[in-house]
Amino acid sequence: MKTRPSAATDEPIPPHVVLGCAACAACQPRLCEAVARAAQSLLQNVAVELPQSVHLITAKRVVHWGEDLHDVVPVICEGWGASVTTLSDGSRQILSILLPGDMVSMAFLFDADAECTVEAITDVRYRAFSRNDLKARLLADADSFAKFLNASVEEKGRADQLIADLGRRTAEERIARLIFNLKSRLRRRGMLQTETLEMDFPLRRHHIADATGLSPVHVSKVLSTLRQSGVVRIGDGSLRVLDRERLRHIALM
Amino acid sequence: MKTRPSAATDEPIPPHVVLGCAACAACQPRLCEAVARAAQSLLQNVAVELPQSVHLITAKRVVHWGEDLHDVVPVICEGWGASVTTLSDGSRQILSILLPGDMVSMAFLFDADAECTVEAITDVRYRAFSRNDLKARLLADADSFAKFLNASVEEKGRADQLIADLGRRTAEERIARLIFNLKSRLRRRGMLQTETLEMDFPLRRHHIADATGLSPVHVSKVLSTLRQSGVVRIGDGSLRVLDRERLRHIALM
DNA sequence: CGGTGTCTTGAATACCATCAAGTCTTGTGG
DNA sequence: CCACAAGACTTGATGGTATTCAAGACACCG
Repeated sequence: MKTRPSAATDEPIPPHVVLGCAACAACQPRLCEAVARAAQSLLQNVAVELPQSVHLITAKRVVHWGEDLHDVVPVICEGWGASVTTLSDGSRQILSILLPGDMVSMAFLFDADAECTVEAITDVRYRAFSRNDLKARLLADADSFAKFLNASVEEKGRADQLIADLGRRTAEERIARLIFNLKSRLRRRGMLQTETLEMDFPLRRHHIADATGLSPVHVSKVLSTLRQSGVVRIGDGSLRVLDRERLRHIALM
Repeated sequence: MKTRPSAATDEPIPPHVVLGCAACAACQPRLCEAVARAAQSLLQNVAVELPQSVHLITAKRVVHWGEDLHDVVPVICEGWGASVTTLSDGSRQILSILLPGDMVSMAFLFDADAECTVEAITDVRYRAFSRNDLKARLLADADSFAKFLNASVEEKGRADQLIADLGRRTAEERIARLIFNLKSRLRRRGMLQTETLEMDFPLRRHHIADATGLSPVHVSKVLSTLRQSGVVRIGDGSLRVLDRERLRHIALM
């Protein structure tokens, strides 16, 4: 299931094309659905779905939120993204891989001046909520609010995990953990073939390198050993876990 | 200004000893004060200060929050702490240095099952709010709520910075940045002597190592070069920045 | 006074980065 | 259809950064 770059770049999608997030099968945390429900109970209006707020980013494109776009809270509907920081020397660090259903960053909800740059790994469809709108709705619906706060805590938890990984673990461990974590997150979203343990895997070597704090060449070497020892099969935009126990053992999980 | 281990260990302090956080000069973010104000306007009762909720942890002691203590939100009143994760192989990673005025972790506010282990670097005095109590008060006072959310966003921001540091920067850069960041945070709290650029610095070599993902011996070597090149003077529980510009240059800030 | 804990410094080693050459694929234009 | 260029990946050689091991200095304390 390959995603090809399309011609459109970050344009609003016509309302009739949008399905609404209640129909978004990939949206496991169902943040959009929660907001839709909140709007419903608040306004007694089922039709409020903010369809004009869905946007596309084509693969490899980088979007910087902040300044102009600072009153918007983006939630990924489809595709893979990466929250990235670029250092002064030009090297990059991926803070988080963004999967369907993820809020790009909790900071947008709480902080009007939040900044964040995201790279689209595949084509990405995302929903941009108006910040003030969303806040008002969440404050009116404690249940939806709790969902967003949980997502926030989870985001921080994964950040803390990554800190421990980068600070104290070897290259093989970091990469195995990245794969293992992505597998878990995709499974929760129903995006993992549970019998074959196969999943979409659009990450290039340099993405893995930027996510694990390694060089692309070393990532390549580590993946070679993982492949040769029969732990995973990786290629063609998909990844298959062949030896689940061994992977878990290497990932220390 | 050295902090010496006292005999008491994590015991409630008698109410008459407690000053209340409005008097806590170090509390720059004034979270406690915000809560006190919220309680005041909510209950029309100036005396509500929860004095029985202030506790002491003696230096080097480790406290694990979770399970039994899971309905409590701790805020540091005095002393330095460290939020720590211990890996399966026994190595440690410091996620965050906790200074007076810091909430130990935002997760406690939002997630009833949050876990977190904290090591007291010096003797630490902290205030333990009842979670449900605090939440009720914050929901009633939007202003205080905003303060806590800001603290949450800042906490996440520092975590992201640390990820980039551990993933992509050299030992010297990491240590210089740690010092620089601590200096900034202490300055905001009025805990930095602004003329001499001197500050309390109770971190041992192994604390710096655990915070930067390095080994204690290498920390020692890097600090030697920083000392010999006249950037900082460090010892006796305090640190003095001798060459502010050079430090900032090394820290890339 | 020996014991313990912290720090320092040097030497040997491990891990990973960088450099470089080569393969394979993909896309482009002749 | 083929030649060519560009990009992604692989693999080996070399070197740098940080770890580990080890020994010694120093302060503190019972």
